[in-house]
Amino acid sequence: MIARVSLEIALRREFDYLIPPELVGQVEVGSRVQVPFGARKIPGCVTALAEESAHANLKSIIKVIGAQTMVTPKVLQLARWIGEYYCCAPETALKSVLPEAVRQEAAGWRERLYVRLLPVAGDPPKLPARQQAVWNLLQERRELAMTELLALAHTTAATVRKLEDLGLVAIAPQISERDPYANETIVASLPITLNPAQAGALAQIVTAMDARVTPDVANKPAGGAFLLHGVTGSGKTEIYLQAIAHALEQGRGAIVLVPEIALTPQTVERFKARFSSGKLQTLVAVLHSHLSAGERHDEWHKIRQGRARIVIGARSAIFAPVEPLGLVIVDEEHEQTYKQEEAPRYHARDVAIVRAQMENAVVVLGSATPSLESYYNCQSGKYTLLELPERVDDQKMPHVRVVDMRQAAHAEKGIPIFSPQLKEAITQRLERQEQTILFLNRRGYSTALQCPACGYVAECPNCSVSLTYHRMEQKLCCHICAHVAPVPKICPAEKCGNPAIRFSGTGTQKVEEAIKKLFPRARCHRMDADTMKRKDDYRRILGDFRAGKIDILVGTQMIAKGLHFPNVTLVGIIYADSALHQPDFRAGERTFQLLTQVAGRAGRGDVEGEVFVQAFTPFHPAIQYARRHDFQGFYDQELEFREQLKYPPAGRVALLTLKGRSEDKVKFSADHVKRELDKLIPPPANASASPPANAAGPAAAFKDLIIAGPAPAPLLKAETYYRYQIMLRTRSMSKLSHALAKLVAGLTLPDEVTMAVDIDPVNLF
DNA sequence: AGCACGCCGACT
DNA sequence: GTCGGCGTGCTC
Repeated sequence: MIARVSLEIALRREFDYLIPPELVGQVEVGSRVQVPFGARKIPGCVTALAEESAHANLKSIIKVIGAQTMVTPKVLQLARWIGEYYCCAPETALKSVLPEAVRQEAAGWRERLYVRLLPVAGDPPKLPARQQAVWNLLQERRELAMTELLALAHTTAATVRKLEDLGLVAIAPQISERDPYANETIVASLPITLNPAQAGALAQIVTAMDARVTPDVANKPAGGAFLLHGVTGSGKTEIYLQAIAHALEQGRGAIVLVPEIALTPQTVERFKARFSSGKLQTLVAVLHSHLSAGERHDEWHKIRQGRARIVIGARSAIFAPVEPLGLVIVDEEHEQTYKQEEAPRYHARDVAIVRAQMENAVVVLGSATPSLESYYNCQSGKYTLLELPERVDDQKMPHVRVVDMRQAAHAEKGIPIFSPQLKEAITQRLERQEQTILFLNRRGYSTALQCPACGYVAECPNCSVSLTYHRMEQKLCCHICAHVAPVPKICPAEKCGNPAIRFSGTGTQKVEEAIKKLFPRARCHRMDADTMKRKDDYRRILGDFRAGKIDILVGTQMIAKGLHFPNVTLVGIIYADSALHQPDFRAGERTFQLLTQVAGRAGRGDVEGEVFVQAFTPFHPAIQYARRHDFQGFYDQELEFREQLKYPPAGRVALLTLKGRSEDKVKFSADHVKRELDKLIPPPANASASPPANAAGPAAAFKDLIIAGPAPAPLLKAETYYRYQIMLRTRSMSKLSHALAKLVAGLTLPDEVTMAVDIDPVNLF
């Protein structure tokens, strides 16, 4: 028997090995193995079994890694698709399918001593009080970890050893699973009655699931993908829970993807609570980056062994070995965190669609502000749109007021942080003892340090950005590479030395300071990456806020999502258009989403919420449609713009980024790549009089390919590397992916220049 | 990815 | 005459 093995080095090809007699039966498709490769020993994954090989003199597999097949055939198929579509080596795709903690196997299982009650013949024995207490506890619980038993019985190991000597208990090491949520108390919950809109949406999802319960590979029904569009508080989670329950009833499992930041204990708790008891009882495994290697190992094996049929996790949880898979949920599907920013550069939402298609499962994408891509897919009939137009609690949408900051700036002869209107609104909330959230997507004190005399600006030596001044730490920091520099007392420019250096631009630290000056008695807290250094900071501050110990919460991105506090009646967005004028075709979409999400934080109690949006371009459509809570309106006008320029969803984008320490070499390489790409485009029509140079050329040509660049990346230099980009636009991405794979394979770049291919990029920097 | 083989310049 | 530069090719 021969095994075809994909090695963990990006060679883009597989190798055949003999299965030695002692490993026959252990080596299957999906097994991880160690094989000799030249003089080295390398881990790999078996992708196929065969009777014979085109190669003579095969070497033998050294050993099998791990007790179980790690990569299920379904996941293997998915990895292959990722390699092809995202234009990366299949080995790179395969590698990312298993968590590091599972691949390394270093974490392994944790063993602990367990005490188990042994059966006694006849009457219960008479025991000293201490021993009796231990015995009673064990009667109740049958089996307990030694450490827990000692804590409960307030005794020492000697007492338990006495019982062991008497033959009443057995003490033995046993595998003990690490539970990352052991400290949470789970209170079982029951399904909630749905309102008509929710019930209608669920019914459609359930119908689609029923149509897919038997795997009819030859005749897959269409329409297994849904976009659940519902405003904040419209009850999407309850639909997820009931749809998952239906999957369990069908004997299938579910994967729930959430953006990393949403993986708070409360979210996890809600899923665990529903499935912790009853006839659909199952374990809920959790996968995200804040788990220890050991926890991740245990959670993954719970899934692999089929004990956990529900997985909730970030991006990479889409590869969880749930089998059979009935349902995939992608909550907040518009979130950027679903895109992996290193190879393989996959988008978990799109992978979810493909995986579900492969395994006859149903996908539900949920969002209050769907991505243009997903909404477009509904209009074209690829997905089914499910609308939840109302909040379940009958709450009104908050009242959004847009404040023209140009007027405020004119009145104050400078750029103020607070308009008079927002100042007044905050004063009111403080008087009424209601809470306020102030949002600014920029941390630090000021965005730049500038000399008014000579124009000098403190810049990062490694990146093409100015350094941000952090007042607390008295440091200048680069937000790209984390470079730290001291704050100069005088202008460091030669022949200047001006002592009056000025700080310009506003960050969250300055907002917090301004609040403390304006409202000295208000209790104000700041929440951004700088104040969230410790693991429980997030929980603590939100706990204090919920408890009413904080009046005003100032923060970045991280306060925009998912949190709901009934006493928050005011949300202030300090500079709504700060992200609007960036060189990114999605700038408007992001701003619309952010404003809508932040605005959703206001007014969830019995008092109507109020939102102040401060902007220098108050009539920008992203701001105006967000003000009116008009997603459809925003979508229509934004789509028109995207169609004109053939940007997604009207076209597909691939971004090539060349990167290296020498700007000249990078630029030169980019020009070279561009010339290679030009060969993909058919020659102009008037050249068709001459016969085609070769048959392959015009046949492989793209009629609709648009090549833009090479151009310096918006951030020319980042972390000491210069970057140049080429943007490609086409209607058929799979065709372009293939062409790019070929190009990459035949391309030779100079030393110290690398090229990254990003299919469907989300980040253009 | 790593490592060997291989064919041309400056040195013990 | 050798030591070493890194270009090309191979690893089941």
